[in-house]
Amino acid sequence: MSDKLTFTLHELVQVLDQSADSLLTSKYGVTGSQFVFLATLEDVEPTDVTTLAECLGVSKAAVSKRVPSLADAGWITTADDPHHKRRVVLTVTQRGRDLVERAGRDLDAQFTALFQHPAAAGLDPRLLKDQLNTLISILRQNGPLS
Amino acid sequence: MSDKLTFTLHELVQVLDQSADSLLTSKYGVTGSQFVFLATLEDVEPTDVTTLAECLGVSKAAVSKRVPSLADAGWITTADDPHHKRRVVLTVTQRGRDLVERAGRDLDAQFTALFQHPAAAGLDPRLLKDQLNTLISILRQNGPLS
DNA sequence: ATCCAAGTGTTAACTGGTTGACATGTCCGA
DNA sequence: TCGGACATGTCAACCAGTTAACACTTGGAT
Repeated sequence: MSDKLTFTLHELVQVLDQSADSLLTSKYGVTGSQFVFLATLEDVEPTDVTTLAECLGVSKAAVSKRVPSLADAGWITTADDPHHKRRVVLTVTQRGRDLVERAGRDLDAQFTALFQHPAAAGLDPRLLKDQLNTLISILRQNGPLS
Repeated sequence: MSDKLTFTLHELVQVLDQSADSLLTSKYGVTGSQFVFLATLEDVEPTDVTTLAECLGVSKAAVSKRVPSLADAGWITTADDPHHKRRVVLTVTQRGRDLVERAGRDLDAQFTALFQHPAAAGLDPRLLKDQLNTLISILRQNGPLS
C-alpha cells in the first residue's frame, strides 16, 4: 500500500521527464538535463561553478565537467573573475537565453494543458504542490533517517 | 508557477530516496537501488534478464552488468533454463528474501509514519496516489510529446 | 529440412553522476 | 606580515545507466 505511493511518484517523474525530454530534443535540440542546466544558470547568472552546483543539487565536479561542452556548443560563456583568480564566472549566451525563454514557455504550456484534461477535473496544481511540499518539509525535519 | 510543481516533484523523490537509502545502508547494508532490484526480482522470480529489465524500467544491459556482483554478494542466484540455452534464470536467495521482507517492513513503517505527522493533517496517501496516477495516465495517453 | 526473423544476453563506447585528492588562491588572526 | 584555514576548480577512479553491435538460440514459414 504505502510503498506503492513512492513507486507511483517515481513513475510520474519518469514519464514527465521523458515527455519534456522528447519535446526539448525534437523541437529545440537540447536534452532535458541541458535545459535544466541553462535555465538554472540563467536564474542566478553570473555565478561560479560552486554556486551553480549547489543550485543544481549536484557536485562541483559534475558541473566542472559539463562546462566545456556547453561552452563549445555556444550555450554558455566562461570568464575570469578579476577579484579571484581561481573563480570561473559562468553566463548564458544570448542564444541560450532565447532557448530557455522559448522552450520554457513551451513546456509550461504543455504542463498546464495537462490539468485542463477532462480526466484531471478535481485536480488543483497548487494544492498538489502544497501537499508535496508538506511531505518534503516533514522528511527534512525528521532528519536523514528517523 | 507550473514548472515549480515539477521541481517540487523532483525534490520530493530526491529527499525520499535519500531517506530510504540512508536507512537501508545503515541498517541493512544495501543501497536503495540494490533493494529495489531485489524487491522487484522477488516479485516476479524466477525470471530472466529481459523480463526483470522491463520490470525495473531499465535496459537489459544494465541488469546484465549488475547480476555478477549481486550473485557474488549472495543476494541472488543464476541458473540455466533447460529449455533455452541462452536464457539466464534469476532468483533471490533466502538471505535476499529475508532482507526484502525485513527492510520492506521497516521502510513501510517509516513511510506511514510520515502521514501521521501533525503537519500532514489533511493528507490522504490514497487520494494523493490516485491524483498522481491520473497525471501519469493523461501523460501516457497524450503520447511522448503532445 | 532449411533458412531467416525474432528473442536473449553480453560487450564496448559513451554519458553524467559520485568521492577523494590535489594545486592554487584568498583572507583573517596572531 | 605571514601562516594556516578555508574556498575554488580540476583530475582520477569509480559506479550505473544508455545505445549499438554482436553471437548465439529458437522456432516457424516455405
